[in-house]
Amino acid sequence: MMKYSRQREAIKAYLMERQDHPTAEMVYMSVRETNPKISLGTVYRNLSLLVSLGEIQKICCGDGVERYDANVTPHYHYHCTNCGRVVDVPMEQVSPIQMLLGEDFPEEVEGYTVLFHGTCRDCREKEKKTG
Amino acid sequence: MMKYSRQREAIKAYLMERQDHPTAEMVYMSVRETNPKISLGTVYRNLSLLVSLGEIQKICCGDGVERYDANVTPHYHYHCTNCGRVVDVPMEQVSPIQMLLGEDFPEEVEGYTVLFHGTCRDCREKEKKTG
DNA sequence: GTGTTTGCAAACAATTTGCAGAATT
DNA sequence: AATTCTGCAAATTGTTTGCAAACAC
Repeated sequence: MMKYSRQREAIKAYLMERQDHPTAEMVYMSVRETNPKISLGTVYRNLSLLVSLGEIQKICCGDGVERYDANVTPHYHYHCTNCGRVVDVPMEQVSPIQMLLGEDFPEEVEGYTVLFHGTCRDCREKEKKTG
Repeated sequence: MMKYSRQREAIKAYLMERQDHPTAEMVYMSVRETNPKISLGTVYRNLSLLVSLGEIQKICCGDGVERYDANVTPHYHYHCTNCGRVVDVPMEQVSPIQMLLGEDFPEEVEGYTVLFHGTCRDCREKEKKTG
């Protein structure tokens, strides 16, 4: 049986108030402000617990760091390959993506992740200035 | 200017003959059979070089290991969250996925990755037998 | 000959784990 | 009291890097 934990609540609360998609390190840094004794190990342990409970979602963009998202309703992400930022992509409430699956595909799909990528506006602006 | 390398050719050839999506370790193990002195560092160096040349693609499924795919034409993947296998998902040649982007989304999309997940048939069969 | 690539080993970064003590039920 | 959770530190894993020698041009 799962017991209450102040640390886990703080982690969950922090993720729920964020619009961006913090890494474990960012969660650690922030939660530590109100909870100075928390350890990085505890952050990781609780993040994976919350993921397996389905309360949060783990986002992987292939840059070597996992990000976490308290929004588990179906939505996509846009990853700037220049600055690393990950933002939400607005989409219709019910996605037509299942239609993309060929009818001959035999596996049971429990979910999916979609990650758009490119260089974001801010980065383009900066590059224009720098030359 | 880029120079020829026997090791790089072997890595590329191996990836091109595979239908699955090998990890760096798997590439290393296999290329070593014909090329016993190759080092894992060289494998990694060439894999990222090939990725940045756009000759192969890196697939990240959030299980801590990167996979590589010589098929760079747009297609999706199915990841069995039980056995870790990654297989191709057949799809129409030209994908309607760009339509999913809200028209108000301001960023320039250079590409995207889609990863379906679930527990594959084989794993379900095995679980049924085990109880 | 010059510049790129390699093998090797050490370094690194992100995440996981073992354990004794603290907190929750 | 029993069990889960924590902090700490060490361990592990996947990947990157520095360097001298080997190779391609």
